[in-house]
Amino acid sequence: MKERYEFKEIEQRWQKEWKDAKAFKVTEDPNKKKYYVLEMFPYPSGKLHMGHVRNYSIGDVVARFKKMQGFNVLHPMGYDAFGLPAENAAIKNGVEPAKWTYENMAEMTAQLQQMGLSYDWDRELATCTPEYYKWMQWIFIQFYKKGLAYKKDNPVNWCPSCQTVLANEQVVDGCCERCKTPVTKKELSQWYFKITDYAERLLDNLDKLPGWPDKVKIMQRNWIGKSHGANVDFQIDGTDKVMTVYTTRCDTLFGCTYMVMAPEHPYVKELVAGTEYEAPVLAYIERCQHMNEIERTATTNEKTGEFIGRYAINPVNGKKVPIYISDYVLMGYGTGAIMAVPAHDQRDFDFAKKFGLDIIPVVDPGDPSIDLYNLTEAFEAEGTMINSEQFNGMNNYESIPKMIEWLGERNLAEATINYKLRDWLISRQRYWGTPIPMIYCEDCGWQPEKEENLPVMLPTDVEFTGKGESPITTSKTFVNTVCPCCGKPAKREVDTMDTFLDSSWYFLRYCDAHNDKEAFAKDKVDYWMNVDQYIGGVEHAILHLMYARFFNMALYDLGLVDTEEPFQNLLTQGMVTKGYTDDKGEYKVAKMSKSLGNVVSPHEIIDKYGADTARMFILFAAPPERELEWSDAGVEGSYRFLGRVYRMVYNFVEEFGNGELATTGSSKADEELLFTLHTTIKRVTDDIDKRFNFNTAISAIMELVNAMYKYKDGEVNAPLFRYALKMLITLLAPFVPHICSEMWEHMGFEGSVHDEAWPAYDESAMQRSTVEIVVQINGKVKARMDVDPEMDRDALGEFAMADEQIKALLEGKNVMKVIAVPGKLVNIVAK
RNA sequence: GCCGGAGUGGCGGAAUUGGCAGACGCGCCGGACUUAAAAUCCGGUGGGGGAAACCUCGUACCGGUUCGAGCCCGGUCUUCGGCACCA
Repeated sequence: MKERYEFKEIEQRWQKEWKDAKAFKVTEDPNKKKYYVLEMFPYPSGKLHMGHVRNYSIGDVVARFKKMQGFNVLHPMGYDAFGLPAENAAIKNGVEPAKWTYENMAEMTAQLQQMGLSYDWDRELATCTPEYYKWMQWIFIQFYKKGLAYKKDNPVNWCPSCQTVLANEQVVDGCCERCKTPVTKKELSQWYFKITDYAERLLDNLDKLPGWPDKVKIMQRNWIGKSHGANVDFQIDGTDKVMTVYTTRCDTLFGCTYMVMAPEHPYVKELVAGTEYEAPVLAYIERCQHMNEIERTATTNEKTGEFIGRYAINPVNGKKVPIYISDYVLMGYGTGAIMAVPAHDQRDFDFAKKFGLDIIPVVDPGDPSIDLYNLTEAFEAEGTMINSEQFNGMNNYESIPKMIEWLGERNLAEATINYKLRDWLISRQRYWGTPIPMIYCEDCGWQPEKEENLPVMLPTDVEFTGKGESPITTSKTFVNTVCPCCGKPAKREVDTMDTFLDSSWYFLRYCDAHNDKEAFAKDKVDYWMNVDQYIGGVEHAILHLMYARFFNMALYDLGLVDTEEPFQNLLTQGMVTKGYTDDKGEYKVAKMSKSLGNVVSPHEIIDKYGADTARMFILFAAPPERELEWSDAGVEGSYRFLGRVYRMVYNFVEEFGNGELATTGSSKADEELLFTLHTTIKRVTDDIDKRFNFNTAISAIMELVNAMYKYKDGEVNAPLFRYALKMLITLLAPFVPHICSEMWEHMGFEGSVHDEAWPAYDESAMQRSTVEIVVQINGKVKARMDVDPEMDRDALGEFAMADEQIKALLEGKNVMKVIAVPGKLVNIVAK
């Protein structure tokens, strides 16, 4: 160890040592308690950004800490390597997607290794390798056989720029999640996963995940969107057709004054055929199809629609009400048709006002300021039933089950549950993804490829035009094959899988990353799963985290895994932001991004200060869930702190050399040092283990360092101070592993600090003979005194009252009450 | 519109169960070392008043509960995030 803190030399040396020794390689060990810590694997864009650094720094502290606590820690890393950017690079620069991806992965691996992360690199995986996607295809086939995968013609979300379909989850604000182009609808035959079969379990199990942030659970609950209601049948007048509507508000049935069908509703064309309404209705439908998602769903839009010339009969009172079509009714939810109650639903109210339809109130709010027969807006809350015959006078909410019962007895309705969650559209018209292992035969229909023929390899003889169909269509070798069923010529599916499938089970593959006989050995997965701590950005709260839960549940049902839920505890880290000046010269803070020019690259920080400093700063600047504002001055501070620790070790060894340790002391200063040391151990342990508050753990260590500097000014008990240094290095090791290895070695300690047991704190060293309490008068601090920590309530009160200073302050006042809290304070209430 | 966070010094943030508000770090001020600077070490640092002991105000705003509120309750404002015509 040199006099100066040469971080580059130190970091390179220890990184090489860890790599060569495979220091973090693990195998299943039934005698040891396992701990699986996982950070969301990156897309190999080529460069690490600060969000990655934050994510992996957090994970690395947890992994190293748990290892020191004696757990058998699985901490793997890999790449979510399929995806659009590789393909775009091919279109733009003519680089092969595979080449582009593998080069990026190599670059990122080098950058990850510069951070000193404790990964078991032997388990590294990339989803774009045939070794991985073979098993992806195998899982697809298992799902297919179980009836969880099906092909269907449907209007789908289409991104005109990416030239591919998107899952509902990938449409954000009506635009493509990736390129922000407004999404349009297109009728296509596509593969789906039946995630809706799991809606109820995905919802229920959220209650069994106390280690997940409420925010994420709420977002998933909203996304699943369970609602209780009823399907109610309305006879269409003059036909044998029944129009079934879904409603959560059966209480308002008597207020129904018209009906609305979605423009895509299959009855519509039939009902208008040959009538005077046909032309305008078809024109309206046409217009809707050409609208993109934004135009269609904009709430500010005025309501539009067309009367279809038909009437439905309200089952509760036999009244005839007109049927309209309007785009505010969605085909994909409920039955694609609604009963409209303008008095008690704002959307219906707006529509009724525009089209001059009746508004009949059936729920009385009991508020004289509301003129029921001249409503200015819909009344949607609780009230008393009116205009509803035998239900009049009831509370409207209480009448709902009664109404459903009444209708049920007459076979007109049944209680129904609906979910907003839709089936997962997984086909993509792209090249760089896992080929869907399905074959179409004229005679046998869709058949899965034989398992022994997997993987269905991605062809390399393709052209990248960036237009229309999957580029795989251009392959001369891929499409034509034989039917696995009858052996006749057949054609392969040319679409690939959504890359979210790849990332829905990678955590299982890590348990047995190079198995070429099966996706993963069950005993290995049973040993490691589930993930004890998962860490990643909150942007995956719905997409990835719900898909992965669905996959794990389906695999559980297939008997392939033993746990239903894949992630026991989840930590969603906040964004890394930085200040910048916008066009108008205003100072703002936002997520680091190239377009705003507020990016700091990890590489430049590691180059200037080292990985330990980068890790320390990023963990110290904010608690992990919160947004972290980058500060160059703050980095400087972390660097200074490490220098301070380094010098303390270096100077101590210069002066006292290496030698024996003492865990007890004799002087008052010794005791004080031991007190600080042990309270620090406790604070740091709790902060990492129970709270994930690395920022306060680090500040506690900083306080210890300050206390040690103070101690060094007096008489130094060298064996005791040496012990304190040993503990200090141990506490710091999960945060800043390189410098700690270096200091550990310099002090002549055995082995590696990273194999040390995490220190235990000694309660007795944390006991003090006296404790300072404060004495308040009327809640204001007036005095401090040292007392025996054991002193009870009454004695404490008397002791405080006996104090001369307090007596003087109470002169001429009436003591009303004395509240004493042992070990903390006394509050005297006086007038 | 609905759902969920957050609001504390000049700044990032502490305060773990209702009990000393501002830990720790940054910045700033002063001192030591130095020919000088950097680096380092030591001290100070919420506002107002005071020579000082000390007094007083202070956790977005208004009100409440309590001996005691940054923390609990009611209301308001600001701000960030998610969802959004889901019947």
